[in-house]
Amino acid sequence: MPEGHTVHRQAREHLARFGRAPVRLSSPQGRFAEGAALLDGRVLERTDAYGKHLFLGFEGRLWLHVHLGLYGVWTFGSAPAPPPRGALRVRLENESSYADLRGATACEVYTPADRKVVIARLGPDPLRRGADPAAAWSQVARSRSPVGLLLMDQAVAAGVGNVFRAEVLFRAGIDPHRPGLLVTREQWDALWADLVALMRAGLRAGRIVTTRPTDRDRRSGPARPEDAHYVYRRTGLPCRVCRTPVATEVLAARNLFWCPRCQAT
DNA sequence: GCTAAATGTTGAT
DNA sequence: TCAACCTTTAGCT
Repeated sequence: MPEGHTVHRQAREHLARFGRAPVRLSSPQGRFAEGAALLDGRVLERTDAYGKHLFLGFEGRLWLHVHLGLYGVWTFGSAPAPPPRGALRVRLENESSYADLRGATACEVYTPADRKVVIARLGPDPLRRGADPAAAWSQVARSRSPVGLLLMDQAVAAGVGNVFRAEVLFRAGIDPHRPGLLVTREQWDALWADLVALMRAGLRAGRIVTTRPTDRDRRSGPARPEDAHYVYRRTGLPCRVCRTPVATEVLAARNLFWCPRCQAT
């Protein structure tokens, strides 16, 4: 259940637990048996996240590419690892740690060329240093698609998911239905800066909190889970700013949430 | 205890 | 446009 910040976090955790030493790989489920055998025993040299894609770089210029999709989950723990249960796609192990992967959309061995192909079709990732918002803007500015749709397009901005989409548009006061070409450069620059700030905070905290303390129903301090968002999954509840009921609709098979009053333009 | 829905993407129809 | 992936959680009983 990841957006980009989760995957970046997992890249760091893999490096911390397994980096610079040989790793044992296995695929108890069997679906990744060949790949696990190919990588088993190699040194994990580096880890990397690009948008929602995780890359583990092993010696011999081989990469493990993982995309969690909707259900995928990594479970990290201290050795000894428990006996494998159920559909355990891959397990990484060393003397001190284990990491179990289940339910991923993609889990495969990549060459450097394979990796390049995936990265080439992604837009800038707000969590990566040097990410260029102008590259995203050039696509937004010439598209008639709703900006709410463009933000979910990984070719426009890599790592943004449904929560960040909804929350960043609320904070910018932009109607998700507004065509990309009607979004101003100023609006986009502000939205991008906010994306960077929110996703960095999410990376640090390990969860997405977008509400400002003053807007949290007159409460202060750390956001309780139900106070962490302005509009995401708050259908019908009063907007935290103007009390208008939060609206929802299905757009491109994903739930979209927005405040019709705060996001009227 | 059970059911439905979910922070996503791919590939078939 | 839709099924698949096949886990986790929230909400109900």
